[in-house]
Amino acid sequence: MENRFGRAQMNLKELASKLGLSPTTVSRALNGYPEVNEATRERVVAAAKRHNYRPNARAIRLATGRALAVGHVIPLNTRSEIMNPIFADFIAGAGDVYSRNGYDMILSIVADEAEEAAYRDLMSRGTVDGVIVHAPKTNDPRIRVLKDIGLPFVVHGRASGAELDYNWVDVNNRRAFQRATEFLLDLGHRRIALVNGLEHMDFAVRRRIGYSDAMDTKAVAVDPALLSSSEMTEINGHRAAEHALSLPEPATAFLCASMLQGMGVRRAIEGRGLRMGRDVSVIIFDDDLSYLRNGEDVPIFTATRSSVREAGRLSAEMLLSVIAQPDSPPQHRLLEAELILGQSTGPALAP
Amino acid sequence: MENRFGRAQMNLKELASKLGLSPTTVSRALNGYPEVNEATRERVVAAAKRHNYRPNARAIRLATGRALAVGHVIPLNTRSEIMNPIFADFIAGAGDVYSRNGYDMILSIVADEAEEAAYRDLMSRGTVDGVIVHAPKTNDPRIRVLKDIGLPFVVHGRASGAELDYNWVDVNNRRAFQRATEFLLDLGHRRIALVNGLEHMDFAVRRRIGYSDAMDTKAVAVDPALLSSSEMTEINGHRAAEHALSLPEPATAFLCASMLQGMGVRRAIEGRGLRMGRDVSVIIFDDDLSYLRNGEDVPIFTATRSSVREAGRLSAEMLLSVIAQPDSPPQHRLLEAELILGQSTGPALAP
DNA sequence: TCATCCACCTGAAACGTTTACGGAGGCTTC
DNA sequence: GAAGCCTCCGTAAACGTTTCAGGTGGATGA
Repeated sequence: MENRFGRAQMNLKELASKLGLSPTTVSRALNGYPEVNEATRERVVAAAKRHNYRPNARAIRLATGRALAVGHVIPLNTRSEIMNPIFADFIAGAGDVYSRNGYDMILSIVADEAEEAAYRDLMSRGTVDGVIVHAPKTNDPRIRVLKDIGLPFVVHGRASGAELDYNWVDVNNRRAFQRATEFLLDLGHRRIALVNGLEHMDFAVRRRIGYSDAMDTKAVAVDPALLSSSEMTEINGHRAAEHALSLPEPATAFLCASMLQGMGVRRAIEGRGLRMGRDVSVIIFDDDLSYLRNGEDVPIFTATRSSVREAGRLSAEMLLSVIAQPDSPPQHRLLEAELILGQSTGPALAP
Repeated sequence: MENRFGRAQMNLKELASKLGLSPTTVSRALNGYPEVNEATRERVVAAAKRHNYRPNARAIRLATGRALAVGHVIPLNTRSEIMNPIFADFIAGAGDVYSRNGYDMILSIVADEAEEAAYRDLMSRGTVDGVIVHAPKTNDPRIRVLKDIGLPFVVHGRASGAELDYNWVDVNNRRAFQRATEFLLDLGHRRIALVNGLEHMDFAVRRRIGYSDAMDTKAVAVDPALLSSSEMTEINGHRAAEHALSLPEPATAFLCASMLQGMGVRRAIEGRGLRMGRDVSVIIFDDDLSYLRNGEDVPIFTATRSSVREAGRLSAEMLLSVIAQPDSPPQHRLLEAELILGQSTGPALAP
């Protein structure tokens, strides 16, 4: 094959003939097999470099029967909830691992009703060796599908209610929100509003449970008027806070599922002439996104923090290990979020 | 090949023998070649469906010499400026086009000093048929590299100073900022602060030019104290506004390169007890991101808007057409941003 | 001295498609 | 009735690797 400039792409056979060796030996030399003389190996490696030889990926894939690629299937229609800010950072973490291991990362944007077909396709056409499942819902059907077709996968998050065991990497959302709630309770807050994500998402459910567990333990009644659940946008955060602050017994503290919601809450607080951290406390869940930093040297928001980029890295590593040993028992990795102190929390004011 | 359940993957040869036909005919029938009887074609298609046959992508790629994939190379180290919120939406738009055309989208996360090597690799190993270049800098060296190695590409944005012609899709950033500035000038504003992105990025330069062009035309002097340039984060927006509002002659209007900066500016305004849209005007550039909406029914910020998702779609289409006809002359697509009126602008107050 | 073994290398098949080339049979055309 | 054409299909080579099954020559051991 030639590129448009007529320079022929060097291939195995040609390189071998230049060296006066068989393709077999050259291949083995380059791939580090033992049955080749050290001297000839060096000769081969040098020649490969000199002639700028790169093995053709398409041929390797066909010959080995491996795709050397992993897939990330992104549902499209589900408005924003997945194609969300999280995603870019997760991908960055995972992609780093892939390229370090010679794997390609394939992104499939797919209408969400076609997601199952997409998995089957990726599998049977042999485009990928495994996939990462994003944004699991409670009782997510994709897990069964993937088990059925035998495509290795790792879930970022968990799908409670799934009867099957599977590989996952997740943050301990319940515990994070429990701790954050306890912290606010310790500061004397009782009217704590939860500004949650959409509660058909698994992580949102766990967060609410963590919140109410903490409230229950301290025997503080959960007021449904203080609970909200919506897409994690600035506007929704603002709206939720407007509501919670206008109650007869207004909220004195907020627990937000995302940075963006937290920004909306802050706007509502300041819009009322109050000051965050003094009049009203706020804790957010901070995914440590590269372009949405929680302050610089000193954090603005008190937050439970867990890097989604790191989660991407871990998920990718787990997936590669599953691909290497498909019959190993399911792996789990539960990450603990750290509670970091910012300027957005303070003791509850005497009423 | 068998999957882990022992079900053999159907392949061409087997399907052909089941049908009593040659692989050639079956292949032709499935790929819509004319030299096959309509009746047998139907028979083949039916059998393919019945036996759940999917052609092996690896074999197709090797046989045809095409990768059926396009690459997006994302520089990693450049702190945040690229792995930015824009990215997810752009990818969503592009990926949609790819999957509709049977192409895979490959993401390469690569340390930015290794980017050139990454392109060479993608090319010579045959993993992709073309690439999209993201976030061009002024006089971006990548363009020369890609021309050299003969890999089809489309740039999202432009790299001024490049002496070569190349394919690009870009927003008319200069014009958008010129119009926005004119609009503020028409409202009577004279102290207009520009909260720009990092000015080694091409788009940021163009935006500044648009801004100063408008100022010059109206013979309003550009005060360097009102210009700032930094990563497009909320915090930087806040900082820039704090500064511009604390000048002896404070800014009465802001022009922000991004939504996040705009949010920071708003926070600074409201933090001073002023009201956005009445006391201080703000215009942002709105990339129409799916998770960072500018209000819902009625926009919050007055903005110059251009959907980055749409840009992704157009870039992808252009790239596929370039791949199909590599020797066609370079294509350009300049998108005009629309100026939409929100609640963040109003007439300048009498001093 | 001869069988055995080891280190190193080769030939050829395989992976699952596409596609250049060819060929058989029926139909037109004169 | 033969030449030519068209329709439909098959054979086999290609794509560029990996890898199985050997093979050669020299060293080793009895």
